[in-house]
Amino acid sequence: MAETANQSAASAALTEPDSTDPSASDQPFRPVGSLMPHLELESRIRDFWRERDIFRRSVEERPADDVFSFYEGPPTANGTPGVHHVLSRVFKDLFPRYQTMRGKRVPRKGGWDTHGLPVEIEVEKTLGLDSKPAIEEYGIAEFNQQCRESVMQYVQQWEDMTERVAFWIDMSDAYRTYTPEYVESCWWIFKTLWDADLIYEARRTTPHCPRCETSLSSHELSQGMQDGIRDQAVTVRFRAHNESLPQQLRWEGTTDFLAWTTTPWTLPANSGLALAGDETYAVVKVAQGERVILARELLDASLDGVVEDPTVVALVPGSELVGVTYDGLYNPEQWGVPTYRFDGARLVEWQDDDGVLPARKVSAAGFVEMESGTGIVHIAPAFGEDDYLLGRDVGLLFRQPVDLGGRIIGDAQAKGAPSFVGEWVKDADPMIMDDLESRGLLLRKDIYEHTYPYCWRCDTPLLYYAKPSWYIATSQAKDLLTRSNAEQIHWHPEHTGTGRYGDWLANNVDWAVSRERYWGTPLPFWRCTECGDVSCVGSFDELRKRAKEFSGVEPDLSDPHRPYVDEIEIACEKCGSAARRCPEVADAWFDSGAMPYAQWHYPFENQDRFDERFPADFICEAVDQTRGWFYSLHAEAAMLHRAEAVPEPISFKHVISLGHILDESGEKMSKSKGNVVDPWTVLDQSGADALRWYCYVASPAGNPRRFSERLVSEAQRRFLHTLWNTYSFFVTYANIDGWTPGDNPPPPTVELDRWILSELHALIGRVTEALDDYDPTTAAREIDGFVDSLSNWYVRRSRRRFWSSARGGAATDLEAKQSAYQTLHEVLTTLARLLAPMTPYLAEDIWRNLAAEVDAEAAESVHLADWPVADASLIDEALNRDMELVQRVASLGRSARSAASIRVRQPLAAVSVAVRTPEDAAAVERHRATIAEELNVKSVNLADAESDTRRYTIKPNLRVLGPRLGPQLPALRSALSNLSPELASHIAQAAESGQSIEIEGVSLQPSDLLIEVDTDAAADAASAEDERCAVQLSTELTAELIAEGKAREVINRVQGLRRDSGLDPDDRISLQLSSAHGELLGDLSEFESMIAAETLATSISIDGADHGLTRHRTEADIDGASIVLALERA
RNA sequence: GGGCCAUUAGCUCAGCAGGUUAGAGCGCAGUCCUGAUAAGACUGAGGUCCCUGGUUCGAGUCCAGGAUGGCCCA
Repeated sequence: MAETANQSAASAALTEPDSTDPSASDQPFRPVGSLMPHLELESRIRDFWRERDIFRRSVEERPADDVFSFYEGPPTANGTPGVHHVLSRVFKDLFPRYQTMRGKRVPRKGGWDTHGLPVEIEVEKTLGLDSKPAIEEYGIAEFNQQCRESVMQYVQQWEDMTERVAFWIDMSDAYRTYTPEYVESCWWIFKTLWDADLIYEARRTTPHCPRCETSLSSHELSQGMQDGIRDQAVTVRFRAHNESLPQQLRWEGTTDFLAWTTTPWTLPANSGLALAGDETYAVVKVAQGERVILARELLDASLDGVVEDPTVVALVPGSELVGVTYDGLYNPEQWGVPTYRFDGARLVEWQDDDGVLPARKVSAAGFVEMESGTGIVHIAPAFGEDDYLLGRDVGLLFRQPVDLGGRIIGDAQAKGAPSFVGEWVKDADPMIMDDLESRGLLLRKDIYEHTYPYCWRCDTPLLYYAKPSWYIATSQAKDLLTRSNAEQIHWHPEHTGTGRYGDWLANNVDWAVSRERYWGTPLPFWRCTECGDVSCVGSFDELRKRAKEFSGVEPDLSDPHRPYVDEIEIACEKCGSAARRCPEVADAWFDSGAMPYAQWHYPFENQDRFDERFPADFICEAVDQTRGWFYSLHAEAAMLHRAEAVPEPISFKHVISLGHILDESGEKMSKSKGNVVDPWTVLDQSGADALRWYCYVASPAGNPRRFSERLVSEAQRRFLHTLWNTYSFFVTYANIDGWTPGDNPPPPTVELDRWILSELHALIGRVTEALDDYDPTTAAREIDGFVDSLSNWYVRRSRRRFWSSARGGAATDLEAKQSAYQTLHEVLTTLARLLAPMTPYLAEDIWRNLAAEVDAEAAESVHLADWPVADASLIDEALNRDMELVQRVASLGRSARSAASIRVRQPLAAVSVAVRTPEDAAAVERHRATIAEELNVKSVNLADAESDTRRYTIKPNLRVLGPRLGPQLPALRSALSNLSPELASHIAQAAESGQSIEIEGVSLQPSDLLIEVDTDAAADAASAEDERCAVQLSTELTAELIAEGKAREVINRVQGLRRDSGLDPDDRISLQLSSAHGELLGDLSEFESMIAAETLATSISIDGADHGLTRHRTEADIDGASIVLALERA
């Protein structure tokens, strides 16, 4: 370990030429240059973590019985990682690190998502395959083998990125969803749900390509949408049953419903009509003895040009037509097309002995629109999502007279069989139209232009087609899903859980879990070839047992994928015949939701691990996983819980749902737009810590965020660099002094030290609270503000104490100097721990250098250290407030100086500060020296309460008076704003002494008023004020002040010369100031000792002569007088 | 078409139990300061707090409607 440290020091020195004397071996700390060398630092720290096995130890050194459980949402490694992946990994990493430091054991098992259509599509492209038949011809075995290889193609890049951004996760033990163990656990889930009667087969409407004979995903669908497609649209007549019409519409003639469709081939499948219940429908006489019904709104558009002189006979709300029955245009059961009825979501074939087929009927449906058509929609449940769901909900018949190849099915020879039986649907369209026209059932034909989907591969028009599909009955557990979400899952941001996700759960529909594909978890359902009974297999053992007598070979389940598993036949439980596997595979989302169990091969192995880590305490992914992984995880847990197989209906307790990354102009990043930011560029440019810090600090996790290299480097400059320089400052001076942290040092006596520690402990409290609330943005912003105060107030105000040794300071300064070192060291090592979960590299470097390598007691790594605890006894709120006042006074004083155009190096005689409270007055008194130094003034006074220069503004305290006075308030406000100065002063003084005042008939207590104080600028004074205090700066200059101003100018020039000459801060010099201007020389002589002290001059000459110091010299102009400065190292 | 979120300075974002003069950082202009700082300080320019109504003594903040953008789902 000592070797490691030395090597680090040496390598740091090599890349840090400006480090202070790195060769000195007696320096307590490794030298730190003023620039943060992020690339060198990261690789050095990574080496350290690897060599010392810090990640593993950070897990194992925490108690095994106090686990914080994290689940990794598995990425797919068949693409390269982008900056959005970096974002989620960075947030995933933070909380495990934090909880580790809080004392929890946080095992982090990695994982890879490996199945699914995107993988198949990649391979199809590579192999030049373009359809399912092509894949089957190529061979499923080889195809799946290609998928298996393709899916891990970019693993190395993912692992590199993961390590680079310091996402600590165990990749060596990562689960992969394609392994036999993982698949078997999935089978266990299916079996468990199956036994609880929560899985069923039903139809699902999907876009189907009749040439490829496959469904298309929504993603494929959108690739093949074509605009401007011209199709035949027909308006057809469905004859209503007169006796089923409302009483007032019954008559002796015919009444037809008009419906409109662009797909005539679906008309034989008609089993209902839908209309809008809240629209008005017109009954129109179109000819002698003929009436038609259609939406009033669409009457003209539908009848113009085909009906002369239509007469509206009656108007009727759509709702009154619900339940009317009518005749179909075709009766496909006559030519051998099977008829089904809905039994809930299932379809049951209509048997002859079920009796007479019920008549088709009219229903109301929400999807009926008044945009086009007749306001009455023809319903064919086999060929449309809306149609299917309506059919299911109101109990229509189901007929599917078209096969998967797109041909009209049936026995063409059967009595009543139409001529288009056996035709391809698009060819059948004109035949159907002709047939209807000849039967007088076609009202009109039009050409209709619309957008229609085509197969992206073969350009065949797609059919919406209801296909058999396997479902998980999640809607039966809707209450459980909703309730457990509301009560047990904590969403960050909260609105995603209550809004987007909660609303969606409330409308939960059953999960269609099967896919007619190849590379996926095979569904463990076997259907009997004889009796059709289906049984579910829950383990490989069960399969082996049941397969033996039917499979020709011993089942080999070392690869449980297709096509091998398809070859295994098992014995039917009902009839004993051979059952074959249903060919579908599982939706890849099912795999991802199975990870709490399947990553452990639960329940076949690892029961204890599962128990200890279920449910997860924390998960984190981007918001698009709301209906993806977040849902699949929750749904499977809830369903398993319902089946009494797991203890909780949830599988995670806290979830951060991250907003998407947008580019700098707010557009989504996508390859096609070419606006993708490469993470490696950012990492090389600004470093992992800068990228991480930006992610946390820029905007809350749930917000979409604009991202650019520029914004990251700004975060680096502003925060990391400021902290780094504070760290560098500390190390530089501690090394000069040889200061080392002592054991049990006394508490600091210097007020500035007490203040920064007070702020530090308040900070610890706020950061802890924010992280406990899964709010890294607040935590980061708190730290950011603290570091700013640390650098720009604490360190700046403390500089002289750190310098004192370099200047051979008096013994009395030693205690103050020790206190400063002690305090800054404490602050930096505490900050390192607070930052460890966020910027792990920088935090580690600070910790190693300032703690681990100098203190045998300190944890070897900051990631093995404990989270700091806020010590309430160190938090002094009054002191924090006082210091804030001092900072205000300094700021206002500088503002006044600026207004008066007097530079800060020119000393002034006095500043007068006006405050309102005794506490603030005391604070000013106590910090006189600080204020004097900040403002470069000789004295600091409190404005005299009796003096004329105090002016008061009295305002009502609206928060108090608003509720009490209400409408009376405006009058009071105007009265107070118009007070005479004398009266205001009188009221202010009365209020300060606690008396109540009566104004406008209202009795006011001091607490009802806000009193602001101001000072009138006297002659020779400049002033500035805010709501808490006012300062007035005397601008009168005496000869003495002017002389000192000149001396300070000279000091400033000498310091510049020292720097330019390459002297070290603690080098002593001989100094020579020579000028022809006697007055200047006289002024400077008065301040000779001050000049010598400030510039570390051990000898000084101030006169007209040149003493031959030639090493370093320059000429300067001081208030119009030229002077030569010369110095050399003493 | 439905749901969720956002809209505040040129850019990135705060502000929200409703309260008096709306802030920060970056960028820009000027001045100053500086032996840790590639930093910092002070000042300035830059705002219809998306729009329209409403509630209220008082609205960037609450309510209703709308617009635009993002995401999810039809």
